[in-house]
Amino acid sequence: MQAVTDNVFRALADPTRRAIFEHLSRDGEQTVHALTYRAGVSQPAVSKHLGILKRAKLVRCRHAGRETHYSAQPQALAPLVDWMSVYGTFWRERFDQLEDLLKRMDP
Amino acid sequence: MQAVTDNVFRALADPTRRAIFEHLSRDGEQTVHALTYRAGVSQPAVSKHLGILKRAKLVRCRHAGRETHYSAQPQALAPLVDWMSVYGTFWRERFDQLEDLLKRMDP
DNA sequence: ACAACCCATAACCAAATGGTTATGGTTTAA
DNA sequence: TTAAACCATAACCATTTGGTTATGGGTTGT
Repeated sequence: MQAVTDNVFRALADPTRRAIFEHLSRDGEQTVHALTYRAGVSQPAVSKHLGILKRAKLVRCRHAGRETHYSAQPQALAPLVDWMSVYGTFWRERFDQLEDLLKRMDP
Repeated sequence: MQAVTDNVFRALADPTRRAIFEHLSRDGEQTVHALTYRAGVSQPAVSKHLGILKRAKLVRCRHAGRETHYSAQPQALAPLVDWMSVYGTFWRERFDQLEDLLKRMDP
């Protein structure tokens, strides 16, 4: 189970990968082509990044003909939350902001 | 500000570094010597890791004679919380657990 | 049918990373 | 004073990483 946390941390360590995940989170499911268009790196590079994100379960893919559609799996961030909650004195200060956020999300 | 987030993510990507941070968080301020004892790597390796953690502001050091005492700075995890809160559908499910945790911490 | 498109994989490369041993500057202890 | 302890830095090394181009297999459009 420790390996899971490690995969997530490592997957998010790279800024290009974070950007891909952010893009998928904001704009929803995307093809590799669309992701490549924005990524600023080649298509094979994007495919490799997607592979790493997939191993960390941060993304999921759906094949449709010659296209592959990727989408973000934000639940995969749970190990990070769990990890952080252990070293948690900072939570107290952040708690109010978080509560506000949730209210904004679910009014 | 983006560079700050990047530093934190990168610093925590390495398991040895996370272990050092965890140790400091749990057991409080420690000398390099004490950290080396547990780290399973050489003292220079520990010093390098501490340097990276310090750049990310995840640790702070205090010099006392020939010793250097390091301590965790959990507030430095804030950029991670902020980042995650943006991709936040998973928060709702985690929220109750988090609330429980806070109650346990502050009864 | 066939050309073009989408994607993944292979092969390769430079740079970054995480480790080591060696060394030296301070500070403490004998 | 001298030896030992603590730590940081330097120099070096192997491996990993993030990128590239080349290629090929499947799918779609003409």
